[in-house]
Amino acid sequence: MTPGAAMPDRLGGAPDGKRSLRLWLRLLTCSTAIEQRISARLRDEFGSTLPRFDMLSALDRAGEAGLTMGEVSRMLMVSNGNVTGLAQRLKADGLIEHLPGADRRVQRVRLTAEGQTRFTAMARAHEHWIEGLFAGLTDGDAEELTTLLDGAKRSIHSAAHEESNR
Amino acid sequence: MTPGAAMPDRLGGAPDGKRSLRLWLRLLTCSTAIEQRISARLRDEFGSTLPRFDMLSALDRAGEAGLTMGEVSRMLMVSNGNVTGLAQRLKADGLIEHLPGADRRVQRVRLTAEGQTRFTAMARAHEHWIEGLFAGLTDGDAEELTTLLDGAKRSIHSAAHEESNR
DNA sequence: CGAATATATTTTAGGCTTGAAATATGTCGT
DNA sequence: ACGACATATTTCAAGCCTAAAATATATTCG
Repeated sequence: MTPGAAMPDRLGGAPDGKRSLRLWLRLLTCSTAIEQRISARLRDEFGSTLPRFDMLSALDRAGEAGLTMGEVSRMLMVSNGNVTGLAQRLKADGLIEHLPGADRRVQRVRLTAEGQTRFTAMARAHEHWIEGLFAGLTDGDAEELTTLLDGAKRSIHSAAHEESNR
Repeated sequence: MTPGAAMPDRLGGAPDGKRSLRLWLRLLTCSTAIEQRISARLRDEFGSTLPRFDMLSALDRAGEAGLTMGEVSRMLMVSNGNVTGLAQRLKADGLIEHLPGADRRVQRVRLTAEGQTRFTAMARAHEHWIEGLFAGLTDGDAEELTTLLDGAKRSIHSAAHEESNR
């Protein structure tokens, strides 16, 4: 089955270094390109940024009850300190507000009415932009790409987990 | 052929908004996760960063003659100002040096001997890390993912180009 | 109760990144 | 030569991001 049996393929059909590097380069190129496009649009059309949009998006999904700083930090995969600064800027813009809570260690935040309105407009535009960027793909390719990326995600996480147990 | 013919699929089989959004989310999740892993390793094991590594990598490929600031900026897809700062830090570390040139507007830089040594060590480790992160994928899946990402890249660029001609 | 520990967040210092303005140099046409 | 334009880079202000230390509050256990 395996061609070139002279070379031991220790990982049983897993991609080798060069192949992996090429894959990583493609992945990075795509996501950087998309980020730069979306970021420019958000700035030009809404005077906002991707991190702000991401935080508003998390709060939008959370609804009335909002989220704690820690929850936002975990959802956005960024540091706690980062969320602190982001929240301060969004609050200064009047897009989010603090909620009182029993445990005085936790800061719970949610969208204001204006934040909700503004996010909804941005989200609609955002969806169209992304759709446009992938318009050159067939529906089947997009679906397959999503599935393969899911596999990649699992591979990354299991490698990460394995390492922390070393 | 197309099921659910009641809904007009205006883009002829292109992914719709939700599907595209899901794809984008997966793409971003994967590349963020990888970046964070690699970044942590580069910091812990080499006291370096991803942007520094990227710049060294570009200079490594360029060889003796080095690259101008503008060339680095284009290769790394970052702003000119960014490269200026990066170069200053790498020079302070003794990893790169300036080359004299005829046109006094251009700054040409290349790796020092130390920069070359250091980069080679980092690149070797980097390749292993990436290989490890994708080890959970079969070789075939990795290959297919790479191909599909190539298609995605083309789609993104053509959307970008189309927009600038609007 | 009170001390040790755990949890949630903010602060801090430093690096990365951008777009726009400023600077410096080269080139081209007259 | 010289003015106008083009090219290459740096500077600047502001935002994003991180890890580590500091702060504040809650919980647990002796």
